[in-house]
Amino acid sequence: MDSRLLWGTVEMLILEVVAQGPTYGYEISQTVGERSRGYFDLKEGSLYPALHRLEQQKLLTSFWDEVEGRRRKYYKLSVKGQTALDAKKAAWKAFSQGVNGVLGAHVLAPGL
Amino acid sequence: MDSRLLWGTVEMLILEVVAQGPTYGYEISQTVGERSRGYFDLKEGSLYPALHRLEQQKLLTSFWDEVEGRRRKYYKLSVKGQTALDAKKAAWKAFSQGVNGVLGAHVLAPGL
DNA sequence: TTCAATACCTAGACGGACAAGGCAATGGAG
DNA sequence: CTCCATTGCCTTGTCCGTCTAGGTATTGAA
Repeated sequence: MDSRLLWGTVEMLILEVVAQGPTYGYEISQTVGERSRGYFDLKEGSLYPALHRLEQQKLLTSFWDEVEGRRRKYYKLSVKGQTALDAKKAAWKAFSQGVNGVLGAHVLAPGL
Repeated sequence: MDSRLLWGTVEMLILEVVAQGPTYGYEISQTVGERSRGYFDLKEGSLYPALHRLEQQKLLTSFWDEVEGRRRKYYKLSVKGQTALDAKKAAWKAFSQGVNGVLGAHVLAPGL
């Protein structure tokens, strides 16, 4: 896939996954991969910095836990995070509609 | 709009517009704006470097013309450019499907 | 013992979109 | 005539998110 397309969407994808319940980095990347049918392969160099940004912006809160000898940093969506997620989804919708508008609705609309 | 989302799509949008017939920078930005219902506002600092990249990659060919005292650099899609456009559109489709997959089809599918 | 999988992290490189600047011609408002 | 919006092209430098590639550590199976 073209990684350039990813710009600005990684945070939305992460927030969306965390919105379904507390989870941690490694699992997030797995979930994103599965739910996109293998299309996305979130790299650690993108994933962890993004998680740190989101936490710093207080869109996510975190706590450490240990399961079967494995340290995991769990993330939970904050109220502010839910608001941000809603905004990002609205922005994504507007963006994709904008792109499809330029591409010509007749081209993609039927299959989409 | 979130300009980060634009990453990787500007070239596709330009190729698509040029694919409908020879045109020039200023008109391309107008067309993209109109066809996205005002959503996109292609900045010159993005537009012209992108046109130069596309020409350098031989996806576009260009020629100068003058109409009513105004110098215009017209661009035309090459065969290679059409192939690249098709690929970019396929990539966009896969990408947007991937995103929507993560967001959950039930969320966006009805409205889309 | 070795290696895949799990699980976290970081430094540095890369590259495209942006802001802000420049140049030049037209044509209408004042 | 003068000003300025519009048309039309271009470039420099900044910004910042993604990636590559590296590091550490545990578990459990081959």
